[in-house]
Amino acid sequence: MTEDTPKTVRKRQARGEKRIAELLDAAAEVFAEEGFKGATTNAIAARAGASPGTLYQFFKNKEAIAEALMARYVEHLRRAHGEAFDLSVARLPLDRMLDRIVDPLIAFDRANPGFYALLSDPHLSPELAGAKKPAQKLMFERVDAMLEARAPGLQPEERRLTAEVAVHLFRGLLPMIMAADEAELPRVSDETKRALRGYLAPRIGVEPAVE
Amino acid sequence: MTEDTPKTVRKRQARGEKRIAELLDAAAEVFAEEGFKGATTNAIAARAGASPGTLYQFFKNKEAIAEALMARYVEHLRRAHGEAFDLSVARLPLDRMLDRIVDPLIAFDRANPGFYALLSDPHLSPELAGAKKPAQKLMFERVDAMLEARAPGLQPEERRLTAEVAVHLFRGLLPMIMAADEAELPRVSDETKRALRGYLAPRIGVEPAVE
DNA sequence: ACTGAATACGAGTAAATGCTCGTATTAAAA
DNA sequence: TTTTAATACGAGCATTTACTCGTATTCAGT
Repeated sequence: MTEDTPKTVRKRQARGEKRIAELLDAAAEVFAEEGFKGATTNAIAARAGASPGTLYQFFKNKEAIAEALMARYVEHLRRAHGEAFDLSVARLPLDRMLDRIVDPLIAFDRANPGFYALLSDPHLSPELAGAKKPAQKLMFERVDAMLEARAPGLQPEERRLTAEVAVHLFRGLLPMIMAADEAELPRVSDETKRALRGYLAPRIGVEPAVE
Repeated sequence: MTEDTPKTVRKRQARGEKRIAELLDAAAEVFAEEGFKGATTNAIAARAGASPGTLYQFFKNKEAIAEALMARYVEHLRRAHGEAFDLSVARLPLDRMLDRIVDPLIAFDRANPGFYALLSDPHLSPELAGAKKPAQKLMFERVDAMLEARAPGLQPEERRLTAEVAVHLFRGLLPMIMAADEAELPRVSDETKRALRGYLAPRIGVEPAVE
């Protein structure tokens, strides 16, 4: 209600939104280095080249920072991998399908260590846990849809479990993926696909279902 | 030097060691609930029914508590799964081998949530990271030795990587394993073995090597 | 040039936390 | 019984942290 769209007060936010982006960038780094609990609002502000007061002008509290950061990540994820999870890849042989899905995921996670830090932190407040749910849900639903397109005969319940396990398997290897340097990455990436293939092949087959 | 072995000063430690055990039990619970950063020394002392001063009589600081706790866990692990990793199981068919190894590991992790909390916490100080290394090393070496007994032909380098990935795969499923209630556990346990089998079978075969 | 709202600051506050210290209690040794 | 070292206490100190507030600066619209 009273949702005005004033002609004025538009360029105003330009500065502010840039500051917000800077603060989120800083928060991503600090969260990645220190974890959520270990991160300090003052440290985040300092890294963004801002003062604590500025930070609290845009974010109600520390949790709000993490929530906004997660929201931004989800947005990125949705865009960056809308095509990675295009259902057309479900018709590729399993090996190629995994190439098409896993490579972008690895690239995204390595490019966004803050995302990994927040997502893998098991000790978040209920609100924060709620904030990271959309990201998990997004991933899970994409995998589930992929499995359905790939193996229509699979029971929904079994498919659900398979998708969840597959996501966890990938996440289990994330520490290795994140720690690997550029030279080791191909091997780690390869092992990731091997593991997923080994788990998935008995359930969805190596070749796509005929239609 | 002057390392005396006094006849006296022996029963003295009885009280103390009991207190230490109580404090470590309390620390395990608090770490499991709050993580390392979130845990409070006062909370640990309170849960142990002791005062902060008492805690600091036995532990130099918060890190020392976590280190001692990890050391105790490693000790437990070593004992509890010395037999789980007995190399004779390397001669079993892969399915049975995984049963023999995975079930005790799941039981241990579920019985010791504090262990999982510390081990999976990615944001520990260097000292703490060093303290959890022995646990990781223990697990890794056991898996590596098992692989060697099982598939002597495997290249050491490939074996090393396989062991590391297998450990990470298991750890990736730990969140599901820990979250599952008693009724869901069999399915989760089953999926864990499926995943490991799928990954390992191409490398070490379904049947043990003949000698 | 002027205005006023959005933006930015950073010292300051209250609360929490890791840790210390002086003292009291226990119990084994003499 | 006396001694004495180990054990236990808990108030309190020093530091850190999340967050506030009064003020200063920027800048679009006039």
